[in-house]
Amino acid sequence: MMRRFVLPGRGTSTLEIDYETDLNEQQLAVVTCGSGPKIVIAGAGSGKTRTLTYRVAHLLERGVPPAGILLVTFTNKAAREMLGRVEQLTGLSRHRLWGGTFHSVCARMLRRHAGLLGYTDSFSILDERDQRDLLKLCITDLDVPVKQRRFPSAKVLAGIFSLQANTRQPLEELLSERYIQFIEWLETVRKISDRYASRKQAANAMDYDDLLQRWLEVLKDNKQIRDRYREQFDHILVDEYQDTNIVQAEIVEIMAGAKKGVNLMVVGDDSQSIYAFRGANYDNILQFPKRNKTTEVFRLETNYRSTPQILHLTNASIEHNKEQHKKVLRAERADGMLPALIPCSCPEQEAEFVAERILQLRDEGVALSDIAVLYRAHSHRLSVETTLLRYDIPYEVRGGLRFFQQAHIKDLVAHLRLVENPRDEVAFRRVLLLQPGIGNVTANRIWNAVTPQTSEGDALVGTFENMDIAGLLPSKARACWPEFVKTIREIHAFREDPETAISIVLDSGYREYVLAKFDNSESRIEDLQQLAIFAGQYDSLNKLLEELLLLGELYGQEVGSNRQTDDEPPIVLSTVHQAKGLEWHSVFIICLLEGFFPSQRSLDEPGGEEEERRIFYVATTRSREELYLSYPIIRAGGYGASVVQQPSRFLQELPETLYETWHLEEEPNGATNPNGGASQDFDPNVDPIWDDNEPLGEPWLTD
DNA sequence: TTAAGCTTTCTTTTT
DNA sequence: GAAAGCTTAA
Repeated sequence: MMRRFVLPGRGTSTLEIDYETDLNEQQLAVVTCGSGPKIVIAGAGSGKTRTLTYRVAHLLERGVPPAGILLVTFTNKAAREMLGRVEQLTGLSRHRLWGGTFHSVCARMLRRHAGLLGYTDSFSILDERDQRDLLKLCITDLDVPVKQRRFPSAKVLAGIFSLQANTRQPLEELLSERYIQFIEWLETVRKISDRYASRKQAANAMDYDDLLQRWLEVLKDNKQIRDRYREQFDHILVDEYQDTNIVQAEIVEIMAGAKKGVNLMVVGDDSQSIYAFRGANYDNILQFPKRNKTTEVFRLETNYRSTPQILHLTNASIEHNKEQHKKVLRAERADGMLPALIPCSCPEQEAEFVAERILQLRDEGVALSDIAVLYRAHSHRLSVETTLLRYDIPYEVRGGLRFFQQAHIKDLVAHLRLVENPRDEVAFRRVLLLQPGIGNVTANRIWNAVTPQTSEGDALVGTFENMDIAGLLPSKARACWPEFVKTIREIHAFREDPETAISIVLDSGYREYVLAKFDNSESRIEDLQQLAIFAGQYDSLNKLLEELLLLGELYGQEVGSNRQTDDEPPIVLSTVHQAKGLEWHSVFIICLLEGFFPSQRSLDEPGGEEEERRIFYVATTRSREELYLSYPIIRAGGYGASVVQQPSRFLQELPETLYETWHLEEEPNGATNPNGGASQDFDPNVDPIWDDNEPLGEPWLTD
């Protein structure tokens, strides 16, 4: 069934990697271990990525063909980094390995076998916005008396369905446990769920959860396909296993296949499991040895990243979690400074501290790009962002509004999706609504007229041309219609040249639409031009679309940065979640307040506090040398008034010896000195302004 | 029927 | 303090 073919000059024997020198004993054991199921419990900063990378190199060296290795990660960032490192280490092009996120790997395989599920290989992938649009249509279909009583919105429904898919909880149980307020709607919700499923099928579209679920379904139902992939993959390696859900765990286990001895290696750290809200189940990591009887367990507990001072604080914090593997990170590095705790009066002062300290660090020779400001939720970053702008410190914001989720990107992409998959109702409606004179009602009419005609493989253009669509249109739209059909035809003609296809959309009047509709239209046009350039790498719309929907962010695109070209590399503003797996010389964690970090919403859920503490753990372990923990005493609570807040419990529960409190003093003249570098005095010897044993009173309202 | 204008609803984290 | 949703005027 399988043929081995070693390319000349690429033979694995040319690799010269000195494993003994590059790795410690524990890491080496993982890298060189034999076959069978393996689990690696790897603490933060213990060289997990390094170990996995070397493991891949070692497998290649031992003659495992590149196509026989499947490397699955949880985020795109991790996938890119890992494949890049393998490439660096072995010289083997990343494209020869099977690697990527669960979603992208499943999508790739699904495309090959889409027919089995009644899909075509150009099925669309729905993001949550598309999902919501489609759900709204389902709600309308069923004439749900939405206004009558509190019925869950499309967004909430999407969340319920997603959680259901990822946890496999029956709907009734899920509703009564987590959404008790909707239990009276059980039957209606179920109907919507069914309706949603059939509309997805009709639209030849899958949402993110379908990619996993339906691929598992294919594997379970088709022995042939199952055997084929079991045969192909000699080794499956999974990173961040603590963040997988049941479906993902089953996918890798079924693909590894019990018969061949399950060459399945999973790597993870239960203390870093921070995706429970999405159905991740860190039981997976605890249960793995039980499900795979011959599992060998490895531990990586030496931390190479952070100073002992940071690790002490980290260990002391995570110790408060009951449900976890007991493990202690051993420090390897030399002593550094104590983590700093900085109480601030308000977010503005906090931001000013961050900015001033960043300037000091820069004077001390720390590169700006080696500094990060982390926060629990994106909204927490605002004061820091404005202050950095004022100080003229270049920064980049990671994530937030995802590049491809912005309206103008979605509009443009919808054109491409429609051409690629004419059954894609969501894209179709989106495009139609952009045409002048076409609103909801007319769009419906056109869709209903066109759908029966657009059978599989049918080019949309043909349908348009053979039908009298114009007869359905109000006079205003009728005038523009031929132009629209022409645009679609042209995009279709350039299916193999996405760059041109995008410029066709832009030239077809979409540029004018953007100029008229958005106030920051120029930067949006620029985005679209960038998108066109990016698209140039691909030779088909299909491939481009898949990348766009699974990529999340476009080549690390910074959204909302003040970075100028050729400037020094900027500091990073990021949520803790997005900072996972990264490290910096200095890390600021801001807004450490009760109700913010930990977030109130999580605290209301079972296990929420421990999950939040793990997020805090992830945040603190990002830092190599200096860690700054700060919070503003007064902060705008949700709506209008300012509220005096309590410092985060994660700070209050720490022994005082593990950090140093910095007391901020305003300069006597009150003037700030944005460009002069170090100017603020910080006196480390001043008493802490709050006491561990004497919590502040109840928050009260001020104006 | 559309589109603008007004009101209402939330604010976690990601593929 | 912003985006989605609803109402009303054109």
